[in-house]
Amino acid sequence: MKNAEQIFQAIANEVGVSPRTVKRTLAQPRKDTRPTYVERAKRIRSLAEAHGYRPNAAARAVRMGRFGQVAMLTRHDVSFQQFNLNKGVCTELAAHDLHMILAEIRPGDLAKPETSPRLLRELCVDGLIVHFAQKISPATLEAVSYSGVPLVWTNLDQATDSVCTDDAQGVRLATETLLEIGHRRIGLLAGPHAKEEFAHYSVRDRREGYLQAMQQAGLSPNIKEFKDDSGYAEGLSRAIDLLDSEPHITAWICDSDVGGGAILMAALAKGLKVPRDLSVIMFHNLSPNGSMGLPISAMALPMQKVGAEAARMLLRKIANPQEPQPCCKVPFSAPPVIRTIGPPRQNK
Amino acid sequence: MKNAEQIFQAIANEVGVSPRTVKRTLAQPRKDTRPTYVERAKRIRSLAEAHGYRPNAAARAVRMGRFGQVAMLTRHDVSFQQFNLNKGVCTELAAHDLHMILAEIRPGDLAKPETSPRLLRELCVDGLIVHFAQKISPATLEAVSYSGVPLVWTNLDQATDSVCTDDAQGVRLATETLLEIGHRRIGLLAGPHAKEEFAHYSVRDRREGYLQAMQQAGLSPNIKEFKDDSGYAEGLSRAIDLLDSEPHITAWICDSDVGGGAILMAALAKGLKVPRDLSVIMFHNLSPNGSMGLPISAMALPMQKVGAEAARMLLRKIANPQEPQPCCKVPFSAPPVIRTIGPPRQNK
DNA sequence: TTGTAGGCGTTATCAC
DNA sequence: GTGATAACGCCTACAA
Repeated sequence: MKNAEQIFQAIANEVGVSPRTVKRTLAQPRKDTRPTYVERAKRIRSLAEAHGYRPNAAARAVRMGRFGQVAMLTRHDVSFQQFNLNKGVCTELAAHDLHMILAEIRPGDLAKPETSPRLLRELCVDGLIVHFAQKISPATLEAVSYSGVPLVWTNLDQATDSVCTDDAQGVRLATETLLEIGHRRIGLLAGPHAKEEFAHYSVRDRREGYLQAMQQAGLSPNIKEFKDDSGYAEGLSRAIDLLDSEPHITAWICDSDVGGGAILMAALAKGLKVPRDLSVIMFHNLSPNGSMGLPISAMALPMQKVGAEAARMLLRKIANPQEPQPCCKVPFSAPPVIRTIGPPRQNK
Repeated sequence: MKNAEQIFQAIANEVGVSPRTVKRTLAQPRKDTRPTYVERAKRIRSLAEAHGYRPNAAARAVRMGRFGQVAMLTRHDVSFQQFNLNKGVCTELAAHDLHMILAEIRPGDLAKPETSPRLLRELCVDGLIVHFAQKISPATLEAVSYSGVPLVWTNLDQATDSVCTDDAQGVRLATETLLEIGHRRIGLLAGPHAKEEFAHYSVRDRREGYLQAMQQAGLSPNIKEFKDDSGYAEGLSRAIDLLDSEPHITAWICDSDVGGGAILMAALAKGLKVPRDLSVIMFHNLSPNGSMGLPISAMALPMQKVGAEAARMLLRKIANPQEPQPCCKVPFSAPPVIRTIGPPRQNK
């Protein structure tokens, strides 16, 4: 492998200019439009390619103090919703010619310098997007801030420097969609109401948004809790009990795909046709198309949009590190009618 | 922000040594164990931290000719299976203190330098993992090789420098699992048999592995094709027809989750209990637990292992760029019995 | 053990 | 527009 100086020298000899001119020609976008200059630039470029010259991004980073890359830090056990988040961040950064480093870590590893990721200990990124999908512990906060670069949180309901989904709007939209097609008795299958301090904001926001929407429509709310960690068989039997105990409900809004799946299977087991006899809509991490080819009407978490917004916010913070950015809440899109939601039965 | 030299000078003044000694102390892991040295090193380290000193990875990259990072290049429309691939690559690289850049691109964008990712045009990574999950066109090959760094392919059945799943082994394992619990009439719901040149190796390998396993057991094979792109309703009705036309089959091995889902729902619609009346096992991109809380017996694609193996292979190639690495085929694990597979009905 | 000098590939700056 | 030079932070080699 020839080094850069040798390559420049060789090209300079062939073209008949100094090595510095060769370098400058390669670095600068063509401004001069005179034919002789353009012709020479073309020749230099093709020669450089022939010699296998590639600009060294690290050298530029040293000189400029900018690395041209950003890291996204996530928990190792984070769910598939991150897939679309990655996509959003990656695409938005690529539009600005920035690279995305993806780092998955165990939160406990942040404490010790030996196990914390190198990108927190060394200067190598221009900014950081942190996706922990949980309340942040003080130790985590300190470890992550240690890097000293601009930082944006995702999936966290903070006043500043964070991007998250607008779950209150999402559940209002779901409720309104059901109201519009004629439902009046709409139930919410809520996520577990954990202790306030540990609960994820989305569980709380979805409850509140539902209550608001129902109150605004002058209807009485009906909230049932569903724990989604007790296995299929138990979940299914509890869902069947639920449908039995609340026969007047014509539509269920489900906080998770697990609860939604249980309701769907329970309906199937009870001989109810979906959506003819019962409408079901669920907040879902994956795609609006569900999985295994099953059709579902889902409030798809707009994670790709969250990622794109986080990247944009980070770019603003890099340009202006001191200024706090107001929290960005990304709205949900309306769910597809037809699949598992439809008008209520008239005779109910 | 103070620059590095100023920080070293400041620390040197406080401790009473030269700036170079400060730098060396920070760079070298402690070898000297004499109390005075250890004490001083400690002091220097804490002072460095107080001054906000961070090693600059780019400067080291320039000096050493190594960037300490590797890129993973994927199609923008690649499926969720990539999620676990990322995890494998990321974790394995982190064990060697390397970072992973994730880049999603449209294959068409590779042709033009304006739209091709910067990491192919500039020197900024030590190696490349390319996950296209398709036959590679010559243009793509050329664009990707342009970067000139060591390269490993994933999900591609090449003789060298690639890591993929061992689908023949996977389908043999699935078949043997079913044979062991008593099945004799085992069907394969195969992926569409596209033209040889465009077919993904996995479709072909799964057919062949199934044929081998059945032949070895002295049983006659039964292969049906299933197109998974025609929507739920049509897929379901075709699956019902299939079950009607092949009532003697006690277990279906499905090439995809879509076909598997259709069979499961068809069984439900026909009043068959799974796995009591019919066993169903599917090759699945996601997790072995399926989604929406539904229990399925899946041949889970070992993508995390593929990622880890690809990272390891790339490390070998970086250490030894010229030497071709033999293709690594990652085996599948045995599927969970109970969920949607079990012994056949005795009276069948 | 400690200090000095030089070079890596960039880009910015200044003289011409 | 062209050419030389300095500086970025790091590491290695060598001298003291």
